[in-house]
Amino acid sequence: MKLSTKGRYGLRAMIDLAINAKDSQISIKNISERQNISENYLEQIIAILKKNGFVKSCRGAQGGYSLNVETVNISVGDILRALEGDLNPVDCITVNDEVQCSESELCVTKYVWKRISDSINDVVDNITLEDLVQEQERIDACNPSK
Amino acid sequence: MKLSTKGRYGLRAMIDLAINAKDSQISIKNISERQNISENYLEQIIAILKKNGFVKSCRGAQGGYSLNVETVNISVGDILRALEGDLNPVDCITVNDEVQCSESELCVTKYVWKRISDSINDVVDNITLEDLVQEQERIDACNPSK
DNA sequence: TTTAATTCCTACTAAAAGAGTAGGATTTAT
DNA sequence: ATAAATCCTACTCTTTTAGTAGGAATTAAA
Repeated sequence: MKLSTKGRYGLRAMIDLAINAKDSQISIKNISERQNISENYLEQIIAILKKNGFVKSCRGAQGGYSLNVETVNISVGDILRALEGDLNPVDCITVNDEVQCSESELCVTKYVWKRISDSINDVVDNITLEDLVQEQERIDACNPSK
Repeated sequence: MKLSTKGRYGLRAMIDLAINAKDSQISIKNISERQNISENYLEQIIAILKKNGFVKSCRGAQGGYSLNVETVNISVGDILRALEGDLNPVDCITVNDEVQCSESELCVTKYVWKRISDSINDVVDNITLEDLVQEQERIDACNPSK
């Protein structure tokens, strides 16, 4: 029941981009140094974010990445689901569609999984990237060392 | 961000015990046939439940397992945490104790993880085994085939 | 008192997922 | 031209997951 580093690193990368690529662009190297994440690995994570339309890139020297969305228009849920897949605790709950599990008609645990799933999604869909950026900037203001 | 089979099978085993070992005891074989879970594997899962004091056993022929707690006094959260470990989405949040992560002072994502964690635990702590048993018996009543 | 049914215990294993490494191709500002 | 960057994809090492296997100990019933 853990998030992988993809989700964790990816969210940090998005916050980093929001703060440090406000009206320019920043390189992978740049982010990876600040966030202590391997360059190569971060590259793969940002590729996913780009594929989802959350960041844009410029190639070549002095190139880099910046956000492709407004921070108020993207939620933590959008970011985590892009990186982790759905946030359901088990695969047998699909809300509108068919359910995979053959026992589903008779299986009562699915109600538990559904409620967990709903509560997780409710939390992450109600935190925007902007919320985190503001909180981060508040923290940074008190720690001028970094 | 998935539960393992331990948590899923274990919860089903607890429901099965609550329903089928009301005033007797039932064997692993019995449960495993009903629930379609490998006998050997289920044995290991039930060993964990026993170690946590949720089930008791009688050895020897005609032996078996039964619940060691009242269904109203045990929550889904108790069961899942015993089988899966804590239900936090990342390891860097410990509520009262020290936090592992060295960046925690400066890291804003921990607020997200804390909120997810709280919401998951809130859900599972507010569903008792009794709730699931009642729901299951309601379903079974409409499906006399099984 | 033997036998069969059962829990108990622990070691092993195959497959998948997680977390990167590695390195070359392409693009572009200087 | 060159250096700095993204882009792309294959490989690898480690850990976790989901079991399998099999023998020892216990006990009700024949």
